[in-house]
Amino acid sequence: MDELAILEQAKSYRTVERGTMLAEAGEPLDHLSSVVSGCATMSRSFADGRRQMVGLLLPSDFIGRPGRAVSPYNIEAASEVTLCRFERRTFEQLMDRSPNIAHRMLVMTLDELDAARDWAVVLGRMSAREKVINFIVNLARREAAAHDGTVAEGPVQLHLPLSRETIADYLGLTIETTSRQFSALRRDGLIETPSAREVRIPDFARLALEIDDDDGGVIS
Amino acid sequence: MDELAILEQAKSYRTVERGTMLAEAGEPLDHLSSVVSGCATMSRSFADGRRQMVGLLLPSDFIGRPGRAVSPYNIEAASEVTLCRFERRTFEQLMDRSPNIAHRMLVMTLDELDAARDWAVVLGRMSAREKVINFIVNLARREAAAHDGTVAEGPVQLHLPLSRETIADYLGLTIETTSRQFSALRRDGLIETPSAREVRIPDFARLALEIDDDDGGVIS
DNA sequence: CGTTCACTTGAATCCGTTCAAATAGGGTGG
DNA sequence: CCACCCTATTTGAACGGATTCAAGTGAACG
Repeated sequence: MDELAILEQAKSYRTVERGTMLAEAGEPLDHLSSVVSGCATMSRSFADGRRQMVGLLLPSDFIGRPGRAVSPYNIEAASEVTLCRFERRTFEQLMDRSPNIAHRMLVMTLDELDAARDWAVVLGRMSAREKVINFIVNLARREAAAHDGTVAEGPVQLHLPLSRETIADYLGLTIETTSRQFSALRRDGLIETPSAREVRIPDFARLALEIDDDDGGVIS
Repeated sequence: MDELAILEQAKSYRTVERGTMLAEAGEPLDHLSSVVSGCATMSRSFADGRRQMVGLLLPSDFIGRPGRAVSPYNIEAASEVTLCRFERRTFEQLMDRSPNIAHRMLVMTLDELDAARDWAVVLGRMSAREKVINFIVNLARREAAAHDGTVAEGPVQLHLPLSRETIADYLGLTIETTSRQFSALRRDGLIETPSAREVRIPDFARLALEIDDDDGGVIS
């Protein structure tokens, strides 16, 4: 039997409500899954309360790693989340038998590695304003990619899956600074906020230009 | 013929002097290699001059990714570096034929992914002092791991493979702040600096405690 | 209509940066 | 071997962006 067909058969779906811990740092995680809908966060906390997200998990993203029982990060549902799950052992056995699946896992992991390193650049060298713009722009791009192709150059509207506090922990900022940056972007006419969780971007290209242009843009 | 034996045969060594660019961001990289000795840095630069390292490459670390011709980062020899190289195409063909090698690559990539995410936590949430301590402690641990096992709890001496400026770009700080933190640690008796490139740690456990203890330590 | 919780805004403070100058160390040529 | 130079590092002082602490606003819900 074809391995992909077996995978198809072994999968199960699970929907959890917002706030559910899908993994605790240091604790075993016996399912591998991919996000079908919703948004989850991956983070690490310090004993003194500081917290840093290391990734956002959006539809098509993978949770858990084959060959590793323990999750080094907390994974929490930031909204209602539906997962497509595989028992870890089953998945690992299939992977051992199918070079195809193993290869797909490597490609996926390499992509995550690039994303994690790009994230380090954002955290290490961007100003608060740039971080917030980068967050909004990437979310819009990610959402567009999920549907068809590129982001419209005109007005774009998007729903924020995270609270201000969670955005702050994602961007390595405080909640107040994050909020002030949203306000500043609003004053500058770069965004509108119909509600705290909705962002309308009148001119996407202009917003993206703030981080992609020659004065501060990332090379290559 | 056994794949590892073929790999053994396909490898070649190359030594480059300090400052050599091993890869340019956005440019093709037609060799995969592992660091035999020396130290290289992986970084991305902004058009305005800001730079952020996303990783240090020390002996046993791998450079380049199978299946990806282009390096997203600049890779530069921070000291004289000796590499053990494989032509990318050759390596990829071997990987396709050997689940063993493919599996090793996946494990390695997962380790790098953890390291990159941990790095994001350091950049996003640690103070300048914590970043510098973290740098020194990890370097000592890494060096100890290369030899036998754990770091001696007593005095430890180590050579810094990076200049202050490079350390600053690694830690997401300025050179001045980095230097001031070294001075502060010296004043506090946590380190001694026989020369700018040498650090002596009189009491390793005490230094490590500054970032691992209950007031600010990372949980799990 | 009042309560609650998330978000926003204000003011003061602090940490890290910036700009500037001093010091130290390493290598070179005399 | 010494004087000099060049560069890396350190230190000082002023500044600024992000944080902290505190109060205010607003929307959702009972």
